[in-house]
Amino acid sequence: MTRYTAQDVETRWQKAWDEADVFKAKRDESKPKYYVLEMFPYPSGRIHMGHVRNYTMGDVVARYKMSTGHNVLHPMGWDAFGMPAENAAMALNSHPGTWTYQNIADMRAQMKPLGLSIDWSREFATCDPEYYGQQQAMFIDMMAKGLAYRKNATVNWDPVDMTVLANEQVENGRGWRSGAEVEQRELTQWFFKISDFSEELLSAIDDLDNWPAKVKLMQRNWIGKSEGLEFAFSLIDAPEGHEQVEVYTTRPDTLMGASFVGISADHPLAKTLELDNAEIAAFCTSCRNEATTEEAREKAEKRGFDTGLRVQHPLDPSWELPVYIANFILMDYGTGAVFGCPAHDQRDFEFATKYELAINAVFTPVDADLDTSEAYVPLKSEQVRYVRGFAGDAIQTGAAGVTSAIAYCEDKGFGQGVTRFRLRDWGLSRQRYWGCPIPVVHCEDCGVVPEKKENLPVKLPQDVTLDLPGNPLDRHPTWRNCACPACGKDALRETDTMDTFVDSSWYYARFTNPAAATPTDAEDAAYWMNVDQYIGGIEHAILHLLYSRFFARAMNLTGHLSEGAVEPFNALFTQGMVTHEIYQTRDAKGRPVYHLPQDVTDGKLADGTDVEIIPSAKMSKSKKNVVDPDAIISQYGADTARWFVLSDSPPERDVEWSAAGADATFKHLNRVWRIAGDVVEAPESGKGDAELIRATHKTIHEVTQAIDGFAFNAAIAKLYGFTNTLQKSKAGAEAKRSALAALAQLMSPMTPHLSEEIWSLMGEASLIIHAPWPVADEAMLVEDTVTLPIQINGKRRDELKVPADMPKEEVEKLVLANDAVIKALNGGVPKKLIVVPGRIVNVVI
RNA sequence: GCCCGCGUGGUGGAAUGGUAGACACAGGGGACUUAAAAUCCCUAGGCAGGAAUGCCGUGCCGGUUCGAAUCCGGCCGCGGGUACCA
Repeated sequence: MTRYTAQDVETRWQKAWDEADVFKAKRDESKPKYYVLEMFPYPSGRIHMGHVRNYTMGDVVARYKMSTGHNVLHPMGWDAFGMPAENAAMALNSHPGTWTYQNIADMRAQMKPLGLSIDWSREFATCDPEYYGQQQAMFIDMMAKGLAYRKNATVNWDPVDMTVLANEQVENGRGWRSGAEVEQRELTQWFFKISDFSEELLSAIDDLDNWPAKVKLMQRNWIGKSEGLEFAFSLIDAPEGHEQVEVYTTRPDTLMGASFVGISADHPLAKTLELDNAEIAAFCTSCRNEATTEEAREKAEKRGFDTGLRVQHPLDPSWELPVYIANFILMDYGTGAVFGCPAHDQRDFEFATKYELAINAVFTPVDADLDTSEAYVPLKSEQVRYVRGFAGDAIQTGAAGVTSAIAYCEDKGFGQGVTRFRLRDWGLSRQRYWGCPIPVVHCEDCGVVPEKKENLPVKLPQDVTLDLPGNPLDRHPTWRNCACPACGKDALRETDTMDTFVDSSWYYARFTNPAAATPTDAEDAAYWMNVDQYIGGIEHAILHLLYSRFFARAMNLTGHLSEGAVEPFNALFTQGMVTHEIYQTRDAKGRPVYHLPQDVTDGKLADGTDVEIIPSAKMSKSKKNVVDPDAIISQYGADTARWFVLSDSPPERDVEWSAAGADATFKHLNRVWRIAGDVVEAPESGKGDAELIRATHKTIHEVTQAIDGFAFNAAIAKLYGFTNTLQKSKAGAEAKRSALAALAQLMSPMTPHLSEEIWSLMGEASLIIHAPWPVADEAMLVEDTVTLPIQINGKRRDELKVPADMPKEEVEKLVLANDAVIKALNGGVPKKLIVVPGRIVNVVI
């Protein structure tokens, strides 16, 4: 028996798979197809343990499905556009493409030794002109269908770097590089009309049976369907054109509790008022320059400015309410104006307290007094007592109150019930170089004109420098100048590029034929779509997945995907993140500098500098809290790394990275290898064949179930148990050989190389990857006797071994004859005797 | 702030209404060895006890149930998302 040398074994089998071309996916109508996809990586430079975990999970599924007779597609590519490449290019004084393609080469080289069952012939990067050119073709088709349009939106503007900043590049209202105070600037930008699909994207969630409930819930909440009332307040002494202020409310039942009207700083009325009121102008400017992220806005102090204007209350024209401009009201949502009801909204309560506005309760708890120290905000499904209601019963649920109020207002003719969604249109314009150019041209005569499809791709120019502020496309000497596709006159190219979420919204469809001359090939897409199992991080639960669902619909409308593929992912699994502590020091200017875990020992750098330890977060290159798998792979081999990342934690849970135990995994695989050698040389006959055969079938059953249910850690625990059983078994050669064959096969999705090696050691000529998955004999799974725990008042006191099919009455007799029970009863009768057949007995005294 | 999760021995975790701690790591003890490595065996939630055994125990507080880690309500802590990180 030779020693187990992982590197030798793994190289050999990877070569054998390559030579047999086993992972190349071809259309084959004779087998059911199965498309496994893991979310493709951003090529940050090095793979980390989070990648290994993610791709190993996908590989287990892919290999398992191959063994169960499926024709599997398991591709890989690179989400290759994005900001980090521009940052790296600036830092290294090179080109984002150079950095990106080098990273791809490095990461591919790190992934290949893992022995993943990937069809590398389909690999592409989203920054390949062949890919983004097809994306541009779809953009043009979407424009034609009215799915892409332009409108104004604000961006974070760094006045020193003269550039647009991403939200993560804004720290405490300042640019991360320049430290300058960030301004909000309004630009004309491209949008996708995802809001046309709000209802459809919401209702279709109901049919996503194999998606995690939490993801579906998050998407439902994000889309945020609400029923409410839209109506207008009449403005007293209104500036011309502003006689009415339209508001939207989801709580029209609280109308009698209104104490002010709030409008956004971007509301037309505010914009008119600021023209001749410097104070209002200053206030609006300060609101507009507040951070735009939802989080920052919600946490920011609520501020308002009394315009001095008043509106009439619609239910009582003599009642006047003040109009405030407020920093917490968004122009993008609803009408950009609301009425405040401080008694039943915490934010309005704080606002009213601050500006000394009335707080009038509309309803109280049904049988308790109202606590007036805070807003009373019961669930809409809860019954309340209306003390200032105007429609419906005095005691009704909030929901009923809303319905009655809408009906009343519609009847009186001053408002109408409307359905609204929180979901906003998808702004896809980016004022950056390293992204897919938006393929349109601006012509003085023709306006905004799409590029001709035969001129695609509109390629990014290579001769750019990123050392100057702003978008290099804007200042490129020749790239911007072009001929108008419509009239041929001199015109200018659009310099905005697309959000990288666009790139990742359709890559799954491109994998079905990455060489097609159109975005998709109809036959290939029809054969391979949908993705049968999609696997990726929970951090993509909303944006990426929602955008992909939208995009598949848009592709259907533009003829690039069939009706059946509008929900592209049949099943979704969200794996947890691999987290690690973050090690930070600060540079001379006080800005954070991050350090790799491998460079930190006992809280110090090699030169003795103390590092600040920030609690664990998901591994990310930008925080440098990443652990490179190379050390484990070179020390123990890919099978150890694969088994190890799957073994100890449930796949959906986050794991704090620790290498403790990798050594033990390697020992275990060595043990399996030794057992394999012993089994092959085992004597012909022995003792306990029946037990081993039974254990083999039980393990086949349990491991198969665990893999089907994504419980890879549980599958591995069962395999440990079975390995122990096999090692201790004194059974004869035949039983042992079939046990070993099952072990090798059941392990093969996790440790494919070792399994192939054992398979060949056993004299099998074909590859284990081609062997059909073992099937358990149902008859072997039935247990003859069961052990029933006996509980007395819910506490376990004894146990009872009985035939599995013993009738309840017989069990009851045995229980009453049990010593512990007799002792506890002390001559009395039990109050209750609960027998759950096959599970448990509980005697209540 | 809001939305969604998670919390079990020294550690990773198992059990999703029915014997809490499977399987593994680290630890302790032993066998083999001149010795070490490797391997194998035993042990192992806490407290009390020589043991049998008893009591306590799944972040905290309360509830539902014959029975709760699991279901419900409230709190605490941690993580993800929050529309320009990907």
